[in-house]
Amino acid sequence: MSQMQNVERQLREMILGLEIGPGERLTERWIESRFGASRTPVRAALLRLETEGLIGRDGRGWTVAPINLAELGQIAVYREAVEVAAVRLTAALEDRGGVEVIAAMLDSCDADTPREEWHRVGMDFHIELARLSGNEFLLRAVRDAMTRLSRARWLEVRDEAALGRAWAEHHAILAAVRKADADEAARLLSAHIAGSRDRLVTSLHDDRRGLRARGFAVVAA
Amino acid sequence: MSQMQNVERQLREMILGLEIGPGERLTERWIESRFGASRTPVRAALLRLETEGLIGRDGRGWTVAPINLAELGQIAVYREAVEVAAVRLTAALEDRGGVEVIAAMLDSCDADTPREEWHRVGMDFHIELARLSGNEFLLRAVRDAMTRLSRARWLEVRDEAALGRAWAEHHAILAAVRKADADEAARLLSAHIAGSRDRLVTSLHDDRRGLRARGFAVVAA
DNA sequence: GATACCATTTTGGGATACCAAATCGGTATC
DNA sequence: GATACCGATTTGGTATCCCAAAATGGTATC
Repeated sequence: MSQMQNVERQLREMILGLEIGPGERLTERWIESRFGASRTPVRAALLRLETEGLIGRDGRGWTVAPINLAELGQIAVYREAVEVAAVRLTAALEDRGGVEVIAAMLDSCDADTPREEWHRVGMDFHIELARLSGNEFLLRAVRDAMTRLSRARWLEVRDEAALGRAWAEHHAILAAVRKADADEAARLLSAHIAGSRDRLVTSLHDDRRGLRARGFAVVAA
Repeated sequence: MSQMQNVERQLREMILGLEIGPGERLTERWIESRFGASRTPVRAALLRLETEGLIGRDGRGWTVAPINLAELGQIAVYREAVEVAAVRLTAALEDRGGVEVIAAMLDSCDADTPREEWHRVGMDFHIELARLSGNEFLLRAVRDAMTRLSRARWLEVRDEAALGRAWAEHHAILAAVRKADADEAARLLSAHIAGSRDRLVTSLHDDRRGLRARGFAVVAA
């Protein structure tokens, strides 16, 4: 694996894992020494992460993207457009067997499953569902959106009930796809995304002082 | 302006303007000497153009993205999802004054307008319409899609009638937005995108031998 | 104590040097 | 004539060096 990919992957994990806080400044020299790579691959990795929206420029320098509540709302609208389009395509497929793989993925989570795993499966549900559509652009759009949502979802204060509800909604969407009911799948998915957004924004808005106390930059809606 | 932006902009223009043909190999050294920049900004520019889909990797090297007929179909689906979402948002706005700016842009084209201008206005119509929605992600998605379509649209053999029909369809969409009729705007936009795709794919498919004769790589649908 | 100023350090942008791997040419072999 | 082989060249990946601009920190001034 090239140094660039190494740096990109590790840096992305540190950002998504909040080891580097939202709003934090990054210097190429720090990354260089941190990962033992020279500035050339570091700069390449930064350029790629910039297009992912995980980092941005602050004048001349680099900054980890802040948690942006307004952006979360816009992403929800974007997600709804592309995910609904994808699920409609999938529901219209002859072979919808891929649905069972996703269902099995959901079922691999139970009460003993660690929170990281719930988090990952919650995002992969949407990504894999989009993949079934067979449309590369819809898939990429969903993957990008989920990446940008990842940190916010991780910071969200979720109770057990909310996790269970999301799990049930996911299964309901799959059931609609399974019986080729595109309209119901679309309706359920829209509602799921809207509810997810509401809980997310409310939670982070209520918790914004706590987040800022942890040194995280939070941009208001 | 930085060297990186210079190289990126000029290289993008050369690719979109077909001065460098689809499928052509690119070497960092050639770009370096062509634009008088060193490899550092050249590499940065290549990384950015890669995320735009204008170039790709061919093993270790760089290649200008070929004309991909299957991709054009997928982009149409993607476009429809995001553009319809955007136009629905716009139709629901209180202040839809931005529509008149776009209408004026359309009207700036007449029989004497050069083909380049028609081409640019045809893409800007969709981009500016998406911008009115106020959603950054929908805007970016439309901009990316139009960039990827740009070369294919330029290669399309379009008669006067087709240009006029597109112009009329654009105006009809604006009229629906103007009177806040989201459903009609969505319906007209969907039909416009589907028709545009059909003409595009048909034209390029029929012309693929001619395109290959010009040295352009064309991937079949 | 606040502020304006200047020397120092740090930073990102760019240029260049080096390397291993891939590619290319030419030649020998069959 | 086709093909296998081998050395020269080219290429992308990386490290390092230089530079101008910006940030920093200390100091003098009011």
